[in-house]
Amino acid sequence: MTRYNPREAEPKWQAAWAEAGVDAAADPTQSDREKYYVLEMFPYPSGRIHVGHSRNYTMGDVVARYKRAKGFDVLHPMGWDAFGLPAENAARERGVHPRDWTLENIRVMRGQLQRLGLAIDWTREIATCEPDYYKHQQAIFLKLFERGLVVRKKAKVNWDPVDQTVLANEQVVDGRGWRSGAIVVQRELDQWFFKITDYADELLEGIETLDRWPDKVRLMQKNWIGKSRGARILFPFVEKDDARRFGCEGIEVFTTRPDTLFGASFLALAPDHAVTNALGAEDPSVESFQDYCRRTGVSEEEIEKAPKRGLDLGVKVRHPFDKDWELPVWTANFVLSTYGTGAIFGSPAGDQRDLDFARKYDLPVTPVVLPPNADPKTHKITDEAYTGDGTLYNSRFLDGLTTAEGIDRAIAKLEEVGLGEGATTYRLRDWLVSRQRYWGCPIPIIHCDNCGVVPVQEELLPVRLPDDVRFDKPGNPLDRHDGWRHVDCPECGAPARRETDTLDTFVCSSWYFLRFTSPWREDIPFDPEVAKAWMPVDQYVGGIEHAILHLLYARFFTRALRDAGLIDLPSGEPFAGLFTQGMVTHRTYRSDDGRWLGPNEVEERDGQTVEIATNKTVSVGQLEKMSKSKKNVVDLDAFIEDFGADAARWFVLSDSPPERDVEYTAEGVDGVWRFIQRVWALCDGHPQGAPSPSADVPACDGADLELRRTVHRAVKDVSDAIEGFRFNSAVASIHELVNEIRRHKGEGDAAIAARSEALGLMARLISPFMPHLAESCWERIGGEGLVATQGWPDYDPALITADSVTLPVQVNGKRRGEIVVARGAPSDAVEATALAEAGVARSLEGLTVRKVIVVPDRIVNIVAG
RNA sequence: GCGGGCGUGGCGGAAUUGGUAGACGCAAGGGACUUAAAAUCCCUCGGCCGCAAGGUCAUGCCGGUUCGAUCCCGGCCGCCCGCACCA
Repeated sequence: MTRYNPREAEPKWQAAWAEAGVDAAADPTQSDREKYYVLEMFPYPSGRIHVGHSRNYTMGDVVARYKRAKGFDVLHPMGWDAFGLPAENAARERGVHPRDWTLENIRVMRGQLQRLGLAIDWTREIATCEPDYYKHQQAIFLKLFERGLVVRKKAKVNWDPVDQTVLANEQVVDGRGWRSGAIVVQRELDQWFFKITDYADELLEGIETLDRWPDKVRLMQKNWIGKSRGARILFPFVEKDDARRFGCEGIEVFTTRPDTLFGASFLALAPDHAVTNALGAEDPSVESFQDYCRRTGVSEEEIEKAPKRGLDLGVKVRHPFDKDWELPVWTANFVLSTYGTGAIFGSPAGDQRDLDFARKYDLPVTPVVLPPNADPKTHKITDEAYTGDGTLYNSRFLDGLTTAEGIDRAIAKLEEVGLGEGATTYRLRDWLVSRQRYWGCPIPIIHCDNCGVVPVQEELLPVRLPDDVRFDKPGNPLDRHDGWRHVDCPECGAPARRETDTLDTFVCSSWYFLRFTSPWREDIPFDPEVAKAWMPVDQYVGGIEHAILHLLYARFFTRALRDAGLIDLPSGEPFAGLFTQGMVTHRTYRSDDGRWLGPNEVEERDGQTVEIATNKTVSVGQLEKMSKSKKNVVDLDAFIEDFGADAARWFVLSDSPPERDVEYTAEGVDGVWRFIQRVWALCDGHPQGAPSPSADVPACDGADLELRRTVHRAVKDVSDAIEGFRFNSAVASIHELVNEIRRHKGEGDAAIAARSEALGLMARLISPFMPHLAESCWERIGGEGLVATQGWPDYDPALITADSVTLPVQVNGKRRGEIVVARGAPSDAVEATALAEAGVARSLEGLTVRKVIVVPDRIVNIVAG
């Protein structure tokens, strides 16, 4: 009897799989088998992989191996989301070039993933920072530019004046740059945008077709797009002069409730609305109000708590339905310039914010919507607005209409008088893709004083990132790299400048799944025929943190590429199935002086947790997602060294449902180790010369037949669990199977044959989860070839349905006994057996049976009183 | 504030169309083997009553529908997530 040694077995089987080429994907255009594309969100090469990261890849791998065994042509590739800020931070902090840092991380992480035994087709590996990837991205950019989907417009950015760089929102902490600590200012820059809003409706409608996505993610996308229907209304200026002053005829507002127009009491503009800005330039009090709003605009918490504030701008507009009705125009801190038209009309009775504002500044409140069953004479609005539906009143020609009718009627009237129209707005904004950074895909554009914005000719792609850059000064090194920046204009030949912005890394991840289908094509981003055959991704696996942006951008990209004729994908949907997995969490430890401590820096002593180095007690903190910053990570290599890849794979799938977090515990790992050894011991103890696990089992009965039933039942349960992404249930079923096999004794031929079959099926059921152990078991019990090349086992339906069933018998809903009857036995016979059962008869003493419910093959319930 | 989700033993969780609540794992306790330990194996393991057979309560709380509710409906409490002054 030997112990199972993963350190020997795992490299051996990984070499055997490589030798047999089992992980290479077939060419789907040359195959008549069904395809299955399974993909995990590709990682950012941040350094090393820990056990937490491995959960996502293991889930994808289980699916890949299962589908492969089921006879699908499986595509299961891996790559690297290799551009991004951490590489530049490393460059600044440690003087290492972003490319070297990134490539080294990739090398390390690739090795880690390979040691995990993932069934990945490594010949398709891509890294987005390589010119042979971003070259195609630049070509795609130009294609979208040609089609008018790329535009340049001004946008506000967070500017760090010390680092001279643009900051992402999460890099602004309490109004200050996260690195420099300088106060961040808002700056307007010319920026590149993708016109994702052109696809707002299609992206919204497409959500309905994504029936294999979590409802939660679909809802989040829906809210993000935020479509709302209503009307755009022009309130003309009272003073003719104002039209000239502000360069427009009046104030345009967006509303979802044009039916409440007769309740209007004021207009409110965003503090940075064009008209507010114009007034701010001449009126110091307006300017100081704008300053106030800008200041509170920095911290979210303050915005939350900020009371409604406004300022009367002294401008007057006319009501669209009554030219003698004048309304004051205010500016208010709760109006967003980025939504709708940046202006609202306040109808205080029907909107809480408007009401708060009106009460504060003593503006009129006219109720116009009468709630159902309310009396118009007594209905009053005090501190609470009525936002529901009802009947319109105090509203002239709208009186008596319902809310819905009123909206239609008001819009019709607005159109009639030429002061408005039905309109739809979206919360979704265009996708800002400019980043004032070095380590990203260069935007293939040249700025010429004569010709303006000129695209780089396609044959000159890629526009390569220069390697000779320095990070010793703040700002974007590309801006200072004159040799790279200065080029001749492709159109007129005059001296011109390259665009120094690089693309948001979300662009890279918006089409990588297409590149995987034919990564060797140098001339085009991907082969349209091959991409058509593989797409869409059948199962995408990743974190919930990408529920909105990444998935929405990718959905936009596939539509844009489809419309540009690059891919034949009528639905435009890249991911047919999506699964969002939970994290691996681990306890956190902190020393007295606030240092985070790793799990191997502390130990338990007499019920206390102490730091090994100092012998001081440490405080045991919350469960947190494994992360480097909290030091609660368990490195994958160290884990594999101790317990093997299979243990890591099995652990992260055990116990918790895949969509929920799972807690890493040393005890749990010990349990996995014991289980692996038990499985191995079962196989190792199997007699040499026993029948092959694939041989037919002779007729058997008793315990042997029971074993066969159990095993075939397990085949069904595990298959169903994998199909349903319930890996924790699959793990439980395999545990039960192993327990049953262990209980089975008997040395006769039938017993040994039944055990051969059981162990063989066990190995195959285990193989998607613990592929190395499965191969070792399979080899030991005399299986032919590799488990990796076996088909998925079928169960014998006759074996999973027993001839007799055990039925619980309830009396008045309480279980009082159980009976064994033939499967499908007639109800009256079942009833008679149930009534005769001793325990049942006892509890029926003194009662009259009123009714007997027999649910065939499930339960009997006797109603008695 | 709006939207969504979740509450089951000491713990993670099963129970997939309303039909035996607590599968499986972890922890804990007891025992076997051993000079001892480790490893391994066996047994117990929701609460209460009971020597036991068995009874009884129990899936956050209150109520409803049903022969029967962890599951469906209404109300409440708690926790988590997303968006956040969206006109």
